[in-house]
Amino acid sequence: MSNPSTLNPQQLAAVKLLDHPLLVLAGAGSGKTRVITEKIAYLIKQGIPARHIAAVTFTNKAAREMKSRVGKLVQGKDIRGLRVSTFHALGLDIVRREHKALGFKSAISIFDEHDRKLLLKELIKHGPQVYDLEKVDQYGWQISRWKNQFVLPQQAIGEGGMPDEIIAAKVYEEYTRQIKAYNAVDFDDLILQPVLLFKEQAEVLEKWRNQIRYLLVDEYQDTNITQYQLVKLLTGNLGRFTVVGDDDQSIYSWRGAKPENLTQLQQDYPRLQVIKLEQNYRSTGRILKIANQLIANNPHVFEKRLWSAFGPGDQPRVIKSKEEIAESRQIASDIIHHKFRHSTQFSDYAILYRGNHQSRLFERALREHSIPYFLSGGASFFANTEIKDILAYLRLMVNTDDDQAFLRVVNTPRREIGPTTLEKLGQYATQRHVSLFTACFELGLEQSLPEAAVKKLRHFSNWLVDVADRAQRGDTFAVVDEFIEALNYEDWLQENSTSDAQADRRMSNVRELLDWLRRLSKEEGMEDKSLAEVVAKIMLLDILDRQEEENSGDRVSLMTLHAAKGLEFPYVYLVGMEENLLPHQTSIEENAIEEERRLAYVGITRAQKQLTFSYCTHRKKYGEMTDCKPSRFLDELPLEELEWNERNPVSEEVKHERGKAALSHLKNLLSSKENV
DNA sequence: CGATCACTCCTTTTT
DNA sequence: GGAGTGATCG
Repeated sequence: MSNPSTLNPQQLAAVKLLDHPLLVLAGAGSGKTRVITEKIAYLIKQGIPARHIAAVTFTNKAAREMKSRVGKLVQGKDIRGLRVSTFHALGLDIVRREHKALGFKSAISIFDEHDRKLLLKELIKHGPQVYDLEKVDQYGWQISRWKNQFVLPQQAIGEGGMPDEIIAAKVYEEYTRQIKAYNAVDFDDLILQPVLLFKEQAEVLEKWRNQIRYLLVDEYQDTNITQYQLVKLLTGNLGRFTVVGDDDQSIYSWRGAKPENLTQLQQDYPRLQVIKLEQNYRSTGRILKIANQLIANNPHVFEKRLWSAFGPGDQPRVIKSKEEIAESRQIASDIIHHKFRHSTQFSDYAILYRGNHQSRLFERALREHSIPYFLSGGASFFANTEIKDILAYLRLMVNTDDDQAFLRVVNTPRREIGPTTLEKLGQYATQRHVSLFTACFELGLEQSLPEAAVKKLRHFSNWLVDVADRAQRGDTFAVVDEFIEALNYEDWLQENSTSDAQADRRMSNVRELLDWLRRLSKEEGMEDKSLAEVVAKIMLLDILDRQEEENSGDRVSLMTLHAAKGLEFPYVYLVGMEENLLPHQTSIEENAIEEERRLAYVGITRAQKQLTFSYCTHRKKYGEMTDCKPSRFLDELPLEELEWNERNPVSEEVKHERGKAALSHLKNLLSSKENV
């Protein structure tokens, strides 16, 4: 199926170049992932053991996709030990393996955004200084930024700046101390800690350099400074790496990504070779022309001209609607209509939007039309309270010092341990410099708390010790099942859900989580993983993976522009093309239009055969109806290349066609149900 | 002491 | 049209 001889000359050169550091500038749809997978296969054929090769990407989805492609490519060869993962998963692996060198105990918890926020609030409330509670998000965001830019607390404090920044720097310092006391790391630490370690301990670095002898990085334009440090440290002066990226698809600068890392490479590695991939294998001519013209409005460091060998194809369309409900309905009926006329699959269509909240209306419209869809991203599976509860229990079993997890579950289900008790427990624990869990056992606690409260706390922590103990010795997952049973968690859900249906859904989420844990622990043919490893790993995954597995059906895709990067669809709807939406209002205010333009560019270049824009003249915002203007990006496109649907009254002929399409859709639905 | 209700502030994108 | 917070009731 895949055969290196079908690579074009540039792709082939990129695959075969091994003795130079290499930057591949790959335009949208130019086969960059293919270059990486072919190169991994090539490296293995050259006799480099798979365990010495690592490829990193930014999303779990991309990593999984890449791994499976490599698997197919090198069938029969030994690819054990080949690392294909996200940056964060690689970082986690390093942190876990080197936890001693980093000064962690063996079971490390990973804090997500929510945990981080809780910890920050705690610090701000009870810290030595009085800070503004309203600004937790701002502090958290700033701390994350510093970590991504490889700025340590001392440096942040030293740099001074705005009053808020100085406070944030102090919070940063306390936060760093505190999270360590919890034996936990946050997402940013997964990159930062390895870099710190490698800079400080040469032997450890040497070990990892010896382990990872060839590094490939996909979506290199999305790397931040800390990630680049990691790449540099791992590959050393030899620069045995291939990085692939496209500055026009840099859409994560808000997360600290530095597309300048592309140019920085040239300075840091004088021997760097640069190969450009400019032939697009995805889209028809008109779509590409639009994309090129739009992105030409951005400044460029590397000039690049995408071209396609395909014909011009259909005219891209623009659909205008009165308000957002009409927009979603028009698109739903357009999909049915189009599918009927062209005998396509639902999975050939994608609806792309700027913000997650935009999905709601489209979901509703698609449901109304009985169109199956699949929603990518959005609220994470792990944002569900029931999932957070169970995970907190698991985290606590693995690491009893995880105060965040302790606080979450100590009174869930109800154990009559209220805020006042916890408040006092917290004060006591802080004083003694121990975790909440440890504090429960200390004798001095009786002085601070009424006897009844202490009794309840001890009862809980003793139970926890018992469960954790059994889990460690016996069949871990049987114990997990057992303890959920013992919690009466199902009853608790019933009581705390608004409906039976919701309670059922939540319980099935819990079961799914457990199934998933079990599968993860057996995965990859390796030795059975410990609960600790599985829990750590699960914190890095998200709903994308879960749905990916389930997404075998024929469904329309619904996702944000960010989530769409790296994917392609025959028919793409780019919706909500309005000022203040795309470009987003905050980006307009912050003068960050270029990134928004790249976002639109990413959306356009997802389309293979047909592209449809849509916008509304009115839209509800925070509940208020507001007027909308079409996006400036539409004005930047070659008008004559677009077909404008100004909502002409629908002709009889079209009505007839539509009726036929809807009928046929219904018939299909019915017959497919019969088959089931 | 804990649960419920009303009030407020937002809502960009994600590992 | 949501979630998180704070004040009031049981």
